[in-house]
Amino acid sequence: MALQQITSLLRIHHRAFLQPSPLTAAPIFITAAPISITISTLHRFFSATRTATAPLNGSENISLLENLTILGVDLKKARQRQPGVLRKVLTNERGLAEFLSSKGASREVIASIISRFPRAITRSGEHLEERWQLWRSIFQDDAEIVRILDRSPESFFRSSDNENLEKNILFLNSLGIMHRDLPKLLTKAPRVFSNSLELNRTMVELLQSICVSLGGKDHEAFARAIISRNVYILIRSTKRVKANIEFLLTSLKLSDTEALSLFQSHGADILDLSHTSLKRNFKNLWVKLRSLGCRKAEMKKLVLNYAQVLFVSPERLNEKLDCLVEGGIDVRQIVEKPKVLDFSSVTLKQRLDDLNSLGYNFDANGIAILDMSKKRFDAKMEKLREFRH
DNA sequence: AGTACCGGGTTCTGCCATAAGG
DNA sequence: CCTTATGGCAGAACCCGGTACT
Repeated sequence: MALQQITSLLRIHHRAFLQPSPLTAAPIFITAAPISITISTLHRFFSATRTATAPLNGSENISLLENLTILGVDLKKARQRQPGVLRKVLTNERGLAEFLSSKGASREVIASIISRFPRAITRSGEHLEERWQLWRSIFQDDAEIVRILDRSPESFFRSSDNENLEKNILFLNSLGIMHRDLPKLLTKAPRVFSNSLELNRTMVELLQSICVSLGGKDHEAFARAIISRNVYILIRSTKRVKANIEFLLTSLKLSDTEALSLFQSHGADILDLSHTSLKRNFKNLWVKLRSLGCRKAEMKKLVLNYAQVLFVSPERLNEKLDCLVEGGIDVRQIVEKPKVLDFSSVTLKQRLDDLNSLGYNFDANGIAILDMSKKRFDAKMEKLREFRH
């Protein structure tokens, strides 16, 4: 496999190096020259100065602090986050900075990364190169990875287990999550790749077992569908996902068929709602619908047609429903065409006012006009006005 | 031409608790 | 004991347009 070839090449080319924090303030960003040259140069330099600093017991390493300051790191933030790192004798802040710089990260980005996840400076050059290449086996270019690190340094640096990362990639591949979905997964939920293989496997097995218990035919396709629809599912706890599924099954009295189709389509998204939010939103929706004259069957229909409704907070949802009902829409029409609830109450109000001023007949024409894109809605309004004159 | 259906885009991290390791 | 690694949590919408169908 290509992955393994890359990995072994790297082992040949790069030695691990951890430097003692030096005294001098030599320029940090000497150059973006090939990293191997820079590494060996620095290695010789630091070997010569190795005995220079010996931090006192339990206190912070002064020369390390100096180095970090030169790099522009926010020491207060770093200290608050991972105080132990600042006491270490052997760290690789310069190697890390040069490494990231060679991948195209700016000085500001590097400083921000270290400030937010100080432990990054404990990783050796060899380790970094290896991990980077594993990520590169999924992305086409370095820039994409830099963007993710800038967004979430922890995702890349929290685990030092490259072997586990490699196993995760192979595992996800083996599930049939292929070339298009893997980058999506790593971009949107990078933490998935730092999870232990076991944790990911447990979630996948949970999903598969749910499929089996619902009498599904293809449990692998089921899990795949949920993951590719909801890339965040693998960073949720099985406790949460299980609780949400059980809650939906019992509170809606879903048949096996209904449940299977709900969970692997738009219902996949609501599985990672916090359990209390899901219950709260569910309860609020039920109370509200009942006040508008709906029965359980209509509630169920609404959720099956548009599970995202459970994502909306009680406040917003009630606002939208009130707005529609006040605008002359029958709640039963909403149950049939729940997509209108996608739109903000401000937009809905505006559209209802526009349409009502033209005497638009919702009973005869339905409410589909409300959930058009702005462009389409405006074109439609134009036609209606013309027709009227 | 108009409509219905469907899926896509945005960015979901940063903090805390606890287990594991030394 | 301290540090590191890992798991878990809260928070919670809105809009656009391709395409198949009629």
